[in-house]
Amino acid sequence: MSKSKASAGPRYQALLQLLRTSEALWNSSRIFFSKWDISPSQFNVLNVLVEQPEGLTQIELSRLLIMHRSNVTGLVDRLEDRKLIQRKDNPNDRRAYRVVLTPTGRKLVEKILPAYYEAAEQIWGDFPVKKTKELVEGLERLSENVEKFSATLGEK
Amino acid sequence: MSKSKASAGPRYQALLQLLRTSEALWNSSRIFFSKWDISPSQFNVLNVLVEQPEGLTQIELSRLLIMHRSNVTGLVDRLEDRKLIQRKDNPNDRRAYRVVLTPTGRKLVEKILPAYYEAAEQIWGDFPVKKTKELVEGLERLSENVEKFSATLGEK
DNA sequence: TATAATTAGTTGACATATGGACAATCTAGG
DNA sequence: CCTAGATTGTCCATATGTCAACTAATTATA
Repeated sequence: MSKSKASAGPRYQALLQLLRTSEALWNSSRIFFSKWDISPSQFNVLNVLVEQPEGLTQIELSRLLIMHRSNVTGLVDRLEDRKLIQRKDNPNDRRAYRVVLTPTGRKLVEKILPAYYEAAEQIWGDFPVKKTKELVEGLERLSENVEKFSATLGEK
Repeated sequence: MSKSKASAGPRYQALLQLLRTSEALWNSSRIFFSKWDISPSQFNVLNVLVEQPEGLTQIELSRLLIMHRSNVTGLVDRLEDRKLIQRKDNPNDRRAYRVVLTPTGRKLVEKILPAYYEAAEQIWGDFPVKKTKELVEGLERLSENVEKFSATLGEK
């Protein structure tokens, strides 16, 4: 049994700071990607597909991007409308498509990626690499804890 | 001029980890708040109002919650439908409402808050407080950098 | 004081996100 | 082989979020 005082302590504040920082980063990325007229979510789809010459099914996309499969439908629809990706029929499993980049889509990602990496460097600025590593370790550890906590919420 | 190699380095990975951790936390909070049948965004509205006996205008809410004023309209609509908050007319400025908690709304936040603080403690677990502070400092510094970077994107 | 600029809130169009229900298809067990 | 269960993708309802255009009201200024 915990003896928590149940007050707004530094650990609560830390979680809020994490959410704020992440939101600022996401908003910044929205402005960044708007130069190429795509959204961060759309970029993420293209970015995971670029390493997959065989493509991915929508379920695989939904797992990699951590979103519901029903959301992938619309995302893929809009990217297909813009000819950046293509749904290919899969003879092995007629339920599932294989979603692949079009040549246009591949060119777009490969144009954006260097700017993206460069932006990441700029954002960290003079932040020491050692500090960055510590931060990542902290975030990874926290991530695990959050997953464990979610699991305890799930069980009734 | 930077001499960046423009490759997927540790600093790019660090930003991705930040976004992943934050998303996990947000999703976890969605499950957490569903016990009281509200969303994280709705809770945030109630949570900022709890310290404001005079209430806040919707513009003030949008600034505190870092969202567009048009989004506040719907959020406030739904919370008002559920009688958790109330729009009060403001004689000093007939354009703006003062959004205040109802007694019901106040009771709800005050019931949730202790559980929320307790959850924050649980999520950190045995994470040393010193490490938490370092992490927060890193996040604050990063936040500033992101804002600066956004500003450079904004200027054409 | 008349009017120009700004501010607060709503609305509509759209993108992103979840969850439930559904049809088509695949897979396993009897 | 055949049916029961699982999987894949879509569609609907709904919530959250942006942005642009609009009205009403306030403030600043010529």
